Amino acid sequence: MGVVMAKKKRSGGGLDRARILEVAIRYADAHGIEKLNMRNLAKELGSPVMTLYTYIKNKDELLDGMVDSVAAELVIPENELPWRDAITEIATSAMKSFYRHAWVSSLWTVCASPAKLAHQESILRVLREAGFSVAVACKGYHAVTMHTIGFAIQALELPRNPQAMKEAAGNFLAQADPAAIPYFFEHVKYHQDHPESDGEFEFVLTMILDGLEKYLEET
Amino acid sequence: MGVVMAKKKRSGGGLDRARILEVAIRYADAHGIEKLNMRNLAKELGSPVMTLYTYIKNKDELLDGMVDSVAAELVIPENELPWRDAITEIATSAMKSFYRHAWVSSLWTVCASPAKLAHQESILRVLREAGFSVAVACKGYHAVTMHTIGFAIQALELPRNPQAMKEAAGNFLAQADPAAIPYFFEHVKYHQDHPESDGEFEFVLTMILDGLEKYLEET
DNA sequence: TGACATTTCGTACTTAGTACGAGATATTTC
DNA sequence: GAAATATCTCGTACTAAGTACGAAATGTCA
Repeated sequence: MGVVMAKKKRSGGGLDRARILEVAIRYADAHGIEKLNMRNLAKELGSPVMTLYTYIKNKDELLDGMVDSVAAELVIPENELPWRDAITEIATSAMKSFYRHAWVSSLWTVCASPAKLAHQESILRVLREAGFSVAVACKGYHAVTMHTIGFAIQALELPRNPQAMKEAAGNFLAQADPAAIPYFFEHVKYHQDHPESDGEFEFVLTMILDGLEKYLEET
Repeated sequence: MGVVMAKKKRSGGGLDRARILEVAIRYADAHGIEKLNMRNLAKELGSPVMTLYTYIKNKDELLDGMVDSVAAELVIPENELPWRDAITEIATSAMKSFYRHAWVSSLWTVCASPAKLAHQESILRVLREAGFSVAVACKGYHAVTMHTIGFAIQALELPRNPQAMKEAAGNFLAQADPAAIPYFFEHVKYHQDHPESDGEFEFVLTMILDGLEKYLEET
């Protein structure tokens, strides 16, 4: 009881929980999470709406499942890796998944997910096995996760390719008043000229790692 | 035309945009943003639903307005303050507002708001006037804002007082398997014993400020 | 094979946003 | 100050989306 094997019930149609999640994720990737509703999802699956409820209790559980599927993709590095590399790998992999599935970041903290737990465990494991105290590992853990989802949430509102970034920046600049917001204006202009995201994620991550490292030496 | 003075139309009932926003914010603070809907808000204001639409175009604009009101509260420090203090003041004030109005963090990046723009401008101004290059100010700006909203988003899911934190941690520990997630288990136990948030926000902020400072010396 | 369980899915209810338009009230113009 | 014009008020009703319910179909097991 409790945890059950995933299995198809009818062999014909090919509706099962895994397929529903897969299609839901593809749909959310393509059209945005706000367009994902039970009716659209059912249409996508070629099934009547209420049939979905055989496999998922309700929409919240669907979202939990989607987040869990994405969380399951996240890299959990080997034990032997140096802690800085390991944390970088974990955080970067999470950031990339959040980027690929733009809708995840808004659900991440809110959804329950075993795979998410495993991901969180891996960060703490790396830090603790690197020799950090429980207290510092705690802070480091929060620093890394905060940064990762903060980055992802911010990326949500930004154009997702250099071309679109240039255009969006141009539109903003055309309508903004440089006298009122000189520095923000300059900032947007900078983004217009450097439309590829310029290692901002790694930049801050390095700060965090450097900051943490001090607590190792200190002992 | 364009921008219009805010003014009451009817002198009697006291319905106007400002009052609607004020009540909406109080309501969202008290009951959560997901309980805030046009019918509830109208009831709270003692007015029929559709009357609200005289003052706000639609619900999205209501949310924009709410975010803008909160953004208007944010501290924008004096010009003379040392840059580290200034950034700390800005970021801490934002974090506190996000905490007080828990619903803001989920809307922040999505909503358009002049006051938000002023807040963003203030961060860039401080950094640029401290002598950072456009490129470093850009990264520093993103670092600070990412951290602030990342922190706020994470705080969303956490219990909001030490007592509740202890309880939530206890519940988790009672049901979790320490063998499967030893480090996360230990982490939660740590939070159970240290239920007041322990300066995590400042901890990472300091890392960011330290990290930035290097780029000043380097010149 | 009959008893019990699970799956399928149409109907219909609920909640929430808001289009529409008629009447009420205010403002402007001559 | 009255007619013309604009704005405000708000009831009705439509739409979109989640899902409760229950009957019929299908499956499992003793």
